[in-house]
Amino acid sequence: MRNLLEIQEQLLPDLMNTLKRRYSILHQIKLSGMVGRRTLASSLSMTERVLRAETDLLKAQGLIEIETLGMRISSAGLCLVEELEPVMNELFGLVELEEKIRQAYGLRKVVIIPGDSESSPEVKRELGRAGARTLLSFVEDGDTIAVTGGSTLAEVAEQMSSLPGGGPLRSTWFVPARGGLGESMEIQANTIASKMAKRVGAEYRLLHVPDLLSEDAYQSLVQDQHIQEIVDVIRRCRVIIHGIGDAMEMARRRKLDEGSIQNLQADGAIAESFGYYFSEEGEVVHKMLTLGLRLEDIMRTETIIGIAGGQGKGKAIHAVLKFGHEDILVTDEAAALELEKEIDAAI
Amino acid sequence: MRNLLEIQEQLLPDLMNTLKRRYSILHQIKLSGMVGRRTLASSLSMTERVLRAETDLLKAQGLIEIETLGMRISSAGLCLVEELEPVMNELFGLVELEEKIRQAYGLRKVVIIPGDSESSPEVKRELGRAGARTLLSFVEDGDTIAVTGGSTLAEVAEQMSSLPGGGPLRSTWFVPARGGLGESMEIQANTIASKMAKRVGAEYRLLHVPDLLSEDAYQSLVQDQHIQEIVDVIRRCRVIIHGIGDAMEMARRRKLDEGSIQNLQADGAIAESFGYYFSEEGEVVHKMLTLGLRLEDIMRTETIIGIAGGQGKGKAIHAVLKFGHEDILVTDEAAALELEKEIDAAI
DNA sequence: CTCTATCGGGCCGTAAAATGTCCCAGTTAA
DNA sequence: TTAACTGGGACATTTTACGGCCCGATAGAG
Repeated sequence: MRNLLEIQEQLLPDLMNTLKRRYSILHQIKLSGMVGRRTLASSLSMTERVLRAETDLLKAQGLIEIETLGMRISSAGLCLVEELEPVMNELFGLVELEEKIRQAYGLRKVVIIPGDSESSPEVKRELGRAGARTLLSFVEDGDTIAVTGGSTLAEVAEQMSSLPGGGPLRSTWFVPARGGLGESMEIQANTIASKMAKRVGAEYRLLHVPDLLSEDAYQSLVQDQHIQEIVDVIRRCRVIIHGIGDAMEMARRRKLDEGSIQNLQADGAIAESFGYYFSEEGEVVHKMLTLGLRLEDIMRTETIIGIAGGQGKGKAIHAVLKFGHEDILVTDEAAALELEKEIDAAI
Repeated sequence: MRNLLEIQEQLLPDLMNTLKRRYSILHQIKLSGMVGRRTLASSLSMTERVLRAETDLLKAQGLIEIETLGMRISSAGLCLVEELEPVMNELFGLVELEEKIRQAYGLRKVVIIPGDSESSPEVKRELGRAGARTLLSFVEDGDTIAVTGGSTLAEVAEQMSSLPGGGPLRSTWFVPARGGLGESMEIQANTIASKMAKRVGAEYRLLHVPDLLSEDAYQSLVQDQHIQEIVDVIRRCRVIIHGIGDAMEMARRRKLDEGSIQNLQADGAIAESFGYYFSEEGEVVHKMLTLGLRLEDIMRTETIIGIAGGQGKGKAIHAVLKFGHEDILVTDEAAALELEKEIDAAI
């Protein structure tokens, strides 16, 4: 059975926030010994009135004692804080880890969900939900959103049914970031883009490019007017959401020949994302021959959301983050812990 | 460490209510299969609009699926209900037991707090809190409230600091139900009445009657005008809150002589309350010689709140409830389970 | 086919709660 | 004494919750 708190959080989405808030207050009162409302409010950076509502409740629950010279934790409150301490450390652990990773790679936001999506389908689903929520929180109507393929992105699309993102996004466009890359149908960028669009009532356009293009075919496709049109749309996207893969695994999945794989390995390719292969240091060491977003488009895109989870993805995520153009990272605990190792090793 | 649930009930009492509500909804949807909003609202006796807010949230959480022909629980929702079932039974368990006891003895309200107040001081404190909360919820300004002695009532008084019972009760009177009964100072009715009054900003009057009155002394006290005055006030009380004791224990505590104790035992005295001794069938088999509430006063009092806890009190509580003039019972889980045995045995 | 009952969802005015921001009387320490 | 605190009361304003109604869609009965 999963953690009771995680189960409850499905029914009470703001349970964690409230729990955290009240615990922090109680904890702070414990540390301060005897403290007044205003002092406490400023040290917790809350407004006086909000704090007051909470302390009234804590008092009604008998967890604190309020006297004329301030508030003090009661024995019941002390007992509760001590019992809750390990639980809260575990919970806040991820929050702190989020902040650590955010700082280390200079990201705008990091979201970590508990668990390992590699070993548990439920966690993978949660990762998808978190990705969907995050994506929608950054999208405004009228945006163009480029998405890549991959099983994680497929899960994001799956979980995207009318989350609390407000009204329908009627003039929003979902497009694949790059052409077809030899994935199975369900996890192709095209499929995912169209699914996402349908889920939130948005529009979509597809880019059908055969896999394993010859140079000649590529050149002629580039000239094609219809293709140019959609590629232009893709390049003007405001948001990118993309998965992150292990380089070798992706190469094998795309059925590259043995020679190319050895080349990649020689070049130190660790990670793959939007058709580019990255080295441990975040340098692009190889790229797929297909249409869509180019590096310069990626660099100037306003919001880039990377999403990947599982312990084995740690190094790959690190490599892509080193590339330095990510804004948001959505991952799971297992991968985040690997990232933490990389960060600590770099010091 | 205590159960996480108990901790949450202390820190998040409001959220636990919504947890129960949402669980009930989800559970009902599960049972109903495919059900419409209005149908569901009436079967849960909620207004349509409130239910809607909840189902919107459940949908956003992916726990139910909403289609044109109704709502259905999703696989995630089903999974959650199953995982939460034992937890919720624990939460709801006492509610059902409350109702069972309420019906069995024809009471107006039953409050059961988890645990055994006999073996845990924390539970005893909680029992006091519950008693205080219950008492205040039935009191209106202007009432006269008669209280008895006993350690449980002392705890009620202790926990009565300005609970959310609204404004101060300036014209409310707290009085002892009967004269001093040979208890130690802290748990005497007089002490408790005055403490309660001070806690909620009410008035109080005391009744000082020495223990172990001789018949002569009793007769002269009855004639005393000051005493008559306060006794009149006591007899006009609108609310009584009283503890319930084991007959033999009380007799010993009051230092009755061996003969009286054997008499009590011969008469089948099981319980004691407001100076009266009750048999298993709820008949009064003996009474203390002191002033204050008489049986006829008790019978016409509007609201009588009995409070007692601990496994050993089960039979005593049963006896007093059989007496048939209780309205409210506040007890703990251990005593309630004993009561349940009595109820089941009576069938 | 039509009719009817029921579905989810949109909408709106009001009631209630949450919140920010004061002030006040009391207490303590200097 | 003063100055700096305290908790609690009060109030205007914003935000949210709520009740109640209507609407088009849809499925099943006839």
